[in-house]
Amino acid sequence: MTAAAASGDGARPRPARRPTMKDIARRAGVSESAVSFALNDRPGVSSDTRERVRRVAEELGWQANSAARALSGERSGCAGLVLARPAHTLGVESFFLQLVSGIQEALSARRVALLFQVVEDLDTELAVLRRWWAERRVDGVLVVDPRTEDPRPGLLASLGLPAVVIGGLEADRHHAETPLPVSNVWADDAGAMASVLDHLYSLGHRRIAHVAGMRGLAHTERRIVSLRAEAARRGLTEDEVRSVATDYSDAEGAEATRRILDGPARTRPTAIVYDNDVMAVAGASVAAGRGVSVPAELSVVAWDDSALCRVTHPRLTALVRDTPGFGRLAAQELLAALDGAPVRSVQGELPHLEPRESTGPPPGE
Amino acid sequence: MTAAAASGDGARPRPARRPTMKDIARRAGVSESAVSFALNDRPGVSSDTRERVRRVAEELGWQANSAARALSGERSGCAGLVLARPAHTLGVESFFLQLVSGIQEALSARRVALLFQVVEDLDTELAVLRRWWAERRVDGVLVVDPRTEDPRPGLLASLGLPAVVIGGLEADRHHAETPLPVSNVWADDAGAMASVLDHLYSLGHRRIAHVAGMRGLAHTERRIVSLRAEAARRGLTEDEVRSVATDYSDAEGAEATRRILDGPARTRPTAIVYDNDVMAVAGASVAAGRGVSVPAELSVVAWDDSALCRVTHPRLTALVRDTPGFGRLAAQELLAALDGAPVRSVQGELPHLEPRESTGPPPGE
DNA sequence: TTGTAGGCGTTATCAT
DNA sequence: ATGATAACGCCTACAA
Repeated sequence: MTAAAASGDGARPRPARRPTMKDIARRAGVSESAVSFALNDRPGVSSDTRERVRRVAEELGWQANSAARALSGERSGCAGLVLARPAHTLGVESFFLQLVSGIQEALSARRVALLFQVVEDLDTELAVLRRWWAERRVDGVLVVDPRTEDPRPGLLASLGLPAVVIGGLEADRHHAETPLPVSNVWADDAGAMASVLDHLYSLGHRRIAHVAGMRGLAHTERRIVSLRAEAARRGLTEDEVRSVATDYSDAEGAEATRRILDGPARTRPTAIVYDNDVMAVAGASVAAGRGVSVPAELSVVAWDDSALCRVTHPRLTALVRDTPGFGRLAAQELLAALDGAPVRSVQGELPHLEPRESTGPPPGE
Repeated sequence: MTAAAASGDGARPRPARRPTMKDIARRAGVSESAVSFALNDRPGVSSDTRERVRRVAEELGWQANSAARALSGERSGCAGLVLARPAHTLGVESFFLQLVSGIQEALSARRVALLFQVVEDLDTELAVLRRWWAERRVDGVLVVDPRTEDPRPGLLASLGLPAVVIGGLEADRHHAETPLPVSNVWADDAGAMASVLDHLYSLGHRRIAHVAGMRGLAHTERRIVSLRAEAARRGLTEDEVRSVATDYSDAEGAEATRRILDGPARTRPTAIVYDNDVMAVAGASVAAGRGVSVPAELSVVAWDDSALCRVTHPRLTALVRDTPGFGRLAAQELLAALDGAPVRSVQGELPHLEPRESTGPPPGE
């Protein structure tokens, strides 16, 4: 951060004055309340007046002052989203931005803005949520990266702040005695894992490793459990099919791969399932670096597709899901909650496996 | 989007009531204005009262209602950022999220929230900016992806909405007769391009291709111009060194690479500089697919480093910059502008080239 | 159908 | 040093 070349005259232009309802009322020759009624599509004003008021508002370029509107008991018109991730794991991840783009699509259709904050850890996130609530900054929030023991739903429920957890627990994990604290949209990780195992098993793979994400994240645990269940269903043992946890970074994905490939050849996995695209690419790269050919000697599957999976050689077989669609669904659920819909759990689209060149029969098959 | 398993009792818990200054005043036995003075560090209240008020506020967990504060002439406490990009180019890009994380670091230190919106195109972005202004939703905005003919600075200046353009024109492109409409933080693309060319030229490369980003973006044009200038300085002709524009996607990066490699071997470039990491990886992958060895037959440089460049084989030589730092700088500049600092242009850190295995001497050297 | 008055929670301007 | 009181712009009874 070096030189600072001054420029411009420093004299900030006088801000254009924003018109208020009073201006409209004066100009249209009616009272302020008539303006309010007209502009909010409420009964109690002649269609003639309504039309005139609307025209004047249009001419003046009037927009409701969000602060005034929020103050008088209305909504703030903002939804909140906090992303708690250490900076170094923010790296390459298409997932999040895609999710947000879907969220925005649904929110902006209803003119709801998104307040977005990146923080370092969960405690800070909780503090931000509390503050947003206390400041009345947001009408509701979207919660991402749910954990198995997650303090957020409880907090939000106790604050009475409408919320939707993205990727939380499946409905069937909840029983009557423990009602959902907040709404939830979820992906069928178990079903997805089954399709991955179907693919690998039918190719002939029997020893499969799963390079999972962060321990404690709900979907990580879910995938680990699902993998074990699917393996058991096919008569595979825990020696043959196992998961290792990482922090989702390329570095840990690579390291996990090294350790897996370092094992004795006889018991070494013939396929690896990675919990995100970055780790999958990193893993494939480690294999290439060691002369382990993909897919001849090792099959690779990425959970979540992205450009990444299609620009590598070979292109990676991936579990494709409609991430923007998932975000859209979550945002719609939040909007519904704001409109008073009951707390509920909604299922997103089932991901499907897109076979590419990185998976094939295991060696000797 | 399938089943919707209802759960929970639907009865939303009664929202906890947020304490107001009135509550504090009552409880501390003072007037509301005393509370306001005490809480805002203003003179006109005894240190004794101030202390008591503070304690009560703390006990009650009071936080200023942002709407009320904004309404009474204060700031809204929000900065805005609109990202205008077609959904399909949102893909894998570490740059943006990193930038945002830096921005947040600076903003949240001053308790300023970030209002974030993704839209499809520039016109929609202009509409959003106008609306935010009209609704008094934001105190200022950050502008990304500046263009050569950019309507945003002019609009913002005319609205009197403080703004900082991220990656706009260098100060020296501006002359006294055309003062900057809004503040600007910029990266020295010319200097960076010079270091890239130094590297490649000294390795012996004479035919160099530049797979650039989108036409019309300020930094794209700047890099194209810089490349030509740097080439000319070294006596290279426009036949030898040329740029092709893309939309930044892996698809167009790959396509551009194919066309480059399709040229006659004698005049084919021996090095390619890509304007982002995704295209660089895609390009390297195309080369690998054609049996063109990197770096023996083709050197590859990525503009912007990321995990991506380090997980490929070979790892990609990249132009590293402190993207979060750049975001931090921009946000600080915006905060300064909100405090009344004059419009100015600030330079960010000079990127540096990190040589890795994807660059080497050209064939026959 | 229309206008008037009061409130939302804060800040700021007056008196006291 | 303190306490009324009036803005800020919108919404909403209630009265005309």
